[in-house]
Amino acid sequence: MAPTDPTPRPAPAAANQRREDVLDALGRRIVAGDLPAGAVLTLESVDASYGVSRSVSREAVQVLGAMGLITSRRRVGITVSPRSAWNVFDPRLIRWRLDGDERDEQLQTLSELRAGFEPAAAGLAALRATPEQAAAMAAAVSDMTVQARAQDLEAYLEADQRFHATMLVASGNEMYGALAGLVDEVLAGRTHHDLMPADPNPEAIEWHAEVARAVRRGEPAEAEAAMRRIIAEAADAQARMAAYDAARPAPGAAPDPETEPSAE
Amino acid sequence: MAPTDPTPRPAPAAANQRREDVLDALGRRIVAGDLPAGAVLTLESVDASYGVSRSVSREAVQVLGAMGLITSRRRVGITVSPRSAWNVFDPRLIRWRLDGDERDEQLQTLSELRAGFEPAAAGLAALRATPEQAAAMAAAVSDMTVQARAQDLEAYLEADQRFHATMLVASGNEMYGALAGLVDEVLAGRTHHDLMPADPNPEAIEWHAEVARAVRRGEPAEAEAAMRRIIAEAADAQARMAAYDAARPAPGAAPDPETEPSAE
DNA sequence: GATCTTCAAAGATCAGATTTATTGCCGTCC
DNA sequence: GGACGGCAATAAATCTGATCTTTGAAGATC
Repeated sequence: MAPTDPTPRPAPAAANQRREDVLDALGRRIVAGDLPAGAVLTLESVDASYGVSRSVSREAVQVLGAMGLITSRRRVGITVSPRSAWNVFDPRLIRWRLDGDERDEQLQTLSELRAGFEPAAAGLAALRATPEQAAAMAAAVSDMTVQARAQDLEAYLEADQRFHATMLVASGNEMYGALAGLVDEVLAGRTHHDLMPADPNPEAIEWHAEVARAVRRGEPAEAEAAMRRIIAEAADAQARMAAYDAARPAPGAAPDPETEPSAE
Repeated sequence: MAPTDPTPRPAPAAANQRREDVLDALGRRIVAGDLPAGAVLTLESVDASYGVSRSVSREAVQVLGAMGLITSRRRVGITVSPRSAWNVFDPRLIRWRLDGDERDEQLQTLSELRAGFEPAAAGLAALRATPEQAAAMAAAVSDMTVQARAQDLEAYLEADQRFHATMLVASGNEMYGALAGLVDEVLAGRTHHDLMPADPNPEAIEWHAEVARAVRRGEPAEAEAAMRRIIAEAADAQARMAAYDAARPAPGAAPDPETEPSAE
């Protein structure tokens, strides 16, 4: 984000810089498969190749161990663990995978997960949301409508994310609330991957409104059903857009403005 | 330095003993609320109170930071983070909460979560399970039937856990698969907390069989519906047992055998 | 009273030494 | 020939003391 950012600010969180760097680099290498399961390193090789002291490399390795990416054994070294041992819900790990080659697979995985839990969370929200939360959801829907009309996809995305995050927190279950970041990623991925029509489906927005209404009125079954429709529509729209994109030159590398028809 | 320790074997998994001890102790204190959000410690106080060197306390703190339990800032020290910042999906954190005073709340939270995702996972499993996985699910159901008849709750629990874990892995979505441990805890908590009737509901077992059948035949809607019934029945049975238990002396502390009627 | 400067506290990092558990190897014994 | 037991090398785990860097707050300046 903001690649050409000349921020004079010393960055918001540059606390333990080196450890973070090493952690990030190692984590991404593992996630990318550059260090496959079973690969072995030594602490010495780590601090040598990153030019840091043992303290730093050690702490990075500890955190990777806590995430389940590696195990460390005496006399053997640091062994990369099989994927089945990974804490796939760790936000850092999710980010690494979204930034890497596995982006599409990870988004697919997250979408499927979302399909499972969001309707249930909507049902709970209908039972537990405070009036303020219900109002915030309604406000988010209103913003979605406005931004859809303005064809401002970014602003639409923001409102959409706000809607879902508010709903998840309103479920009163902290674990659903903790999944808000994950839904953010799914929604953002859809928008930024050309898997979203230029003007969002009005029906989809109406269903969001329906969820907000059901939450306000305390009708769990209705909230759940409407959320289920939202998910189904999203999957459907995504499939349609993917088919549409597949029939045209890949927009990934150099999006030639000439080939873009109208929506933008 | 093994003062009065005659242990012949050095324990199966005593890798980084000290770090793990400090991590565990600190984590549990935070989870228990002994160190509330906003509380501040210094590294020095940590290694002083646990009698370890800076390296050890520092690494423990790093891991806690990665879990979102604390943040560390220069000149300030180590600050306990509010619960909203915690990585509530971290297995270690879940275990701490299950072992502490919050056990019931955590189980409730996990149960709600499970209600959301398990039906969806069952649907996916119906689309993706290998014949071996489908067979394993059927075998687990068969074991459940046998153990229910034998009134062996522990063995029943094991088969039940095996059924759900297999189904989650068979969903083909690694994030669902990673939730198997969580479901294990929910099921175990139910059994070990006297929230489970001495002989399991035959209907519940039949629904498990239905899921297994639907998975084998590749019928997602049926699998999902049957799983939904399982969840609903579990919630129902649990509520009934809780009401039943509430009407009798708490079995927690000293289970007086006299007051136990028949089922055991 | 607001801004600037200085200082000290506390983590971050480094570096060297020491301890301890593992593992592969080798020799011995059955 | 294979199993058991001791040996030594190895790499992590831990300790320790020192230095660097950031930053909150007290004090000085206007």
